[in-house]
Amino acid sequence: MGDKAVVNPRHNKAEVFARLRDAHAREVTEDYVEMIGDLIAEEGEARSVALAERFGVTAATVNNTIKRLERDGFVTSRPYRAIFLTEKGEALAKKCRERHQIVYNFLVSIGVDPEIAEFDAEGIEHHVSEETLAVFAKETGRSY
Amino acid sequence: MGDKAVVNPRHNKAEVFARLRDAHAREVTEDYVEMIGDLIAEEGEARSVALAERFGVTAATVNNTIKRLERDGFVTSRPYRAIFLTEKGEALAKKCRERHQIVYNFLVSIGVDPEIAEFDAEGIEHHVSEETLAVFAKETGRSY
DNA sequence: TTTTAAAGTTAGTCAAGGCTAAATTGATTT
DNA sequence: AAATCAATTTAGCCTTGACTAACTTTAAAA
Repeated sequence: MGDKAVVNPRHNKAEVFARLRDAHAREVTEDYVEMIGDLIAEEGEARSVALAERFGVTAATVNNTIKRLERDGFVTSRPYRAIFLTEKGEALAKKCRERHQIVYNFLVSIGVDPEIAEFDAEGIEHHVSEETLAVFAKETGRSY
Repeated sequence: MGDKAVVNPRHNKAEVFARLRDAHAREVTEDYVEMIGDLIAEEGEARSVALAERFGVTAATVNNTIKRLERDGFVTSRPYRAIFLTEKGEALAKKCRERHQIVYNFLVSIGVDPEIAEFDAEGIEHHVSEETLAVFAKETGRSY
């Protein structure tokens, strides 16, 4: 008994990497719904030309991605018309926006330059667990 | 004059996303060289069966990736033999290991559970700028 | 109202990174 | 030495996410 093999933490990380691959698959989706939400808030509607410009990709790429988002139930769209978030998409966008903000605020609070924080937050936000996010939120604004 | 348009920081983020896409392209490479380094240190050599097991992918996938790493000058390998890091690969592995450690130590130091920190570090390490990494290193171990 | 420019779509290509199934090689046993 | 088994490789397929080029639609200007 008790010999459940005390595994070196650097071993059997397969799960970690599997979850990392899952996170990857969600990143583009999250970035898109977040951006679509921003566009609707700022400009009243989300057009693919604006998405293409903000992401720095071609209109064709946006088109592909929107089709996938539609297939997965995050947005609705009709040919040659603007793109809308479904409830599901809206909920995800909200969650992403909050997460982004927490990460950004935390980075700034520990002394990272705001511009760099903005940049790093974009990469980090998709890889932060709820637990770590909670710690970030708690630590933000502390006097160090 | 002066009307260089004060751009809302949420606009023209194309660069941010372009760099994000670049980071992506490097992630698998970084994870592989790091793991190959670990395997050589722990077991004397890196075999693809061990890589497959630790990443939780098939041997065929490892094979593909190793070919790409070889093409890009990070590893050398001969059919049916172990995999070795080139100097370039070794240098990258060292850098990744250090970065990983800094992120991990920082997360633990602010109160994240070690197991969760290990997990999150794996995702975060590829998205942390040098600047933020420096702040992490500086902040680690502070008394809060 | 017709023309034209901008926006959106479609078709075809490519690389990365997954997979399965089948073939091959190397190493161990018998 | 032959058989067997584990490791590796190969071939073929899939999805994502990028591209270009060509085409269509919508909206605005003439």
